[in-house]
Amino acid sequence: MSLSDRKRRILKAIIDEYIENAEPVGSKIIAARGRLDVSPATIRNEMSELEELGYLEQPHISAGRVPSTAGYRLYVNELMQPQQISVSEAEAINRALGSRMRELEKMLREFGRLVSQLTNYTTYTLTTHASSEKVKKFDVFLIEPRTAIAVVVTSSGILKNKRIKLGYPPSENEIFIATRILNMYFTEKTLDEISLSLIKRAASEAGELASLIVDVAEFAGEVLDETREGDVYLDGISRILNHPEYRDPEKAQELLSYLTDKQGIIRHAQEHFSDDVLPGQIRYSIGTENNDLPLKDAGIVYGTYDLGKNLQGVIGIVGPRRMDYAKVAANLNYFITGFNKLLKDSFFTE
Amino acid sequence: MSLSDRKRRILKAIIDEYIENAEPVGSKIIAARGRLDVSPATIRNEMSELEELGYLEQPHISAGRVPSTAGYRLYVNELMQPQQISVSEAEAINRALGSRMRELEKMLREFGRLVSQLTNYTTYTLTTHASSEKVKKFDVFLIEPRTAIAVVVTSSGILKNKRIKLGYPPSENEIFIATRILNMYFTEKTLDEISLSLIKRAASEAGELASLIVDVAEFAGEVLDETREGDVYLDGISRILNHPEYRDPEKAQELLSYLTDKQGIIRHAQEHFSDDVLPGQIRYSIGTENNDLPLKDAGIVYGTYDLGKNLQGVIGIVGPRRMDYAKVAANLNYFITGFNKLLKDSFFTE
DNA sequence: GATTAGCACTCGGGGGACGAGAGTGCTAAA
DNA sequence: TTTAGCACTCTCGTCCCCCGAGTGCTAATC
Repeated sequence: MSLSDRKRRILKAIIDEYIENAEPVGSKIIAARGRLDVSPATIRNEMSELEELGYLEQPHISAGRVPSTAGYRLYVNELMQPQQISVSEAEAINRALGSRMRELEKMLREFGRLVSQLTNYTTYTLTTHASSEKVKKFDVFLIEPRTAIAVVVTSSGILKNKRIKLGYPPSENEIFIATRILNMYFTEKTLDEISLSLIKRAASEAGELASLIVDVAEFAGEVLDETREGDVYLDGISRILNHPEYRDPEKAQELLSYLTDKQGIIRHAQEHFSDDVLPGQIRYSIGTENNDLPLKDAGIVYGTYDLGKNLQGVIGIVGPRRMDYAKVAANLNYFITGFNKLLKDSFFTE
Repeated sequence: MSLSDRKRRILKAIIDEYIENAEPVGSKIIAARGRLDVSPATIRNEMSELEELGYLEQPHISAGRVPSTAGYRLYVNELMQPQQISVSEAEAINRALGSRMRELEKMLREFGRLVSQLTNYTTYTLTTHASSEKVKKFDVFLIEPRTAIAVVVTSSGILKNKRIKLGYPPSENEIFIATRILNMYFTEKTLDEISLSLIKRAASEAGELASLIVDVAEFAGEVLDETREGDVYLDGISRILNHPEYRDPEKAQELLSYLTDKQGIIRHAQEHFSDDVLPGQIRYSIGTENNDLPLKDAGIVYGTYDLGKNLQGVIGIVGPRRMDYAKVAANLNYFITGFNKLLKDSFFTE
């Protein structure tokens, strides 16, 4: 059964009001500001029905009403009016998108900070992936007689390096051969395919540099493993304490430690992802829709960006359940659209 | 003028008691638990003198006393009994030190987390530097026809890389030459010495790959600049909210945003560093001894580690002014000693 | 002279009591 | 169907009061 137009307008007015003031909303206020030309009594009746339908909640009997998770859900799906971002916000985002950063990690950090500033909420950015990530290329070179640098490039373009200590000073040619062995044995392999026996076989071809092969191959494994997990960057953590719903240190602490432990964010992303999320689309995950307890009074607005075929990332904005979804969505949408275009245009070749 | 032995014992008892219970300490408690065999009245007299001397403070007239910054200072310098870390703590630290991590960043993160867990306070780790940091070596190689990776190694052993887009697919030989040009022009130069005109001169030698030279040289500048600033990793942020002195969200928020903005930590390290800090030595910075306002009710225990001649780092533990200095110092000391040894033994060659 | 017992005094905090205010639900009238 | 009116409920802030912890001072004691 769908709601009457008047109920919808009342619900929207209540949520708008509550988002702004964080205080239970009474019938009088809606009558005065709701532009509905009905009396508070009528609104009261409607409100009581909206409560029965599960869209509103009453903290206690003599207080106003507060939106429920279902109420917010309806709000973000159908009621709220999409907001335009302001010129200055657009400029800030464009400036960030236009700057010459090219490495993914830096971009993500920078953008997380920017979005957090613009919206005044906490943000996270996360790179996730398909587990089919492989090593695309190895490179090894000497920086000191007994110290080599190994560089690993993954199929989705991630770059990691590691210093490797050597037992003796090898010649340039030996390094060249070792690099070739690495590339022969371990490129185009997933984490599961890099077995111990494969490492042993490769090492046996490398003569004196066997230990180098082992070290680098294990390092490659680590890199793939880390990539599988994904990196998480947080920004604006302290803003959590701005919201009245997190004045209670216990609650704030709970959310904070949930967010700072990257496992939680990764899990959340996975749970809300398995299905049909299109890159560039904005999504909401509100209150009890989140499975993890620390998020049950929080709201998350998130969207994805796409890094070629293997790597997908999430940018999320975390606030109280009563967050300004319209404003946040506008910012995130503008940003993600630009970001995805940027990635497509200039970051990846394929 | 130095304090009588009895005053010192009383002061120590008060601080021990306050550190444990976070409540103003009265004369009766000290008489009962202080093992001094004097009556509360005597203790009252001594306490009132200790207050006149500036070691104690009275929140209000009818409450007990609380240590002042000067009180804590005396405590850490002379009164507290150095603590031994427990066997299990030592084991945890040894295990972390023994693991095969070799890249600095990972070690720092891992150790920050460990120390935060062991002490239940917030930790930060910071790499700082002398501004004489230079590029020691460049390396460039292709991963795709039009994409090169540039690797920069600094004199203190930091390793960074960047993907560089090229206008056309160069030959191996061109890349080799470009690498040589980079190494000729820009190694052993400090940030200030890498001037625009130098970049131009180098680029003019590189023919078609001029843009590569410019990109990499600028990247080297960025790396040196970042190294000058230092990296900061935080752990256990949410633990701030455990301490009763940060129950007030305003105060917690103030400290939190101070810590999450790395500038604050960097400034603090610089201010408390200019002088004579020996690597491996534990230091304290208590309450109003900190210049920055958000730290005025906090305590910091920190120590340094040494990475060759150019790079020095700080590991710090942040808590309320009433923190368990003895315990924290024991942990940090054990860890830093081991860490410095590890760095000397195996991380750097020189 | 140092220590201590005794005592009056101070002050913060906890625990009602109370009233104001906001909001509701219901009833009856329009 | 809407609305005015009204009784009712509940929270919150305030005031008040008392209790208890702790102090400082004085006078007695070691």
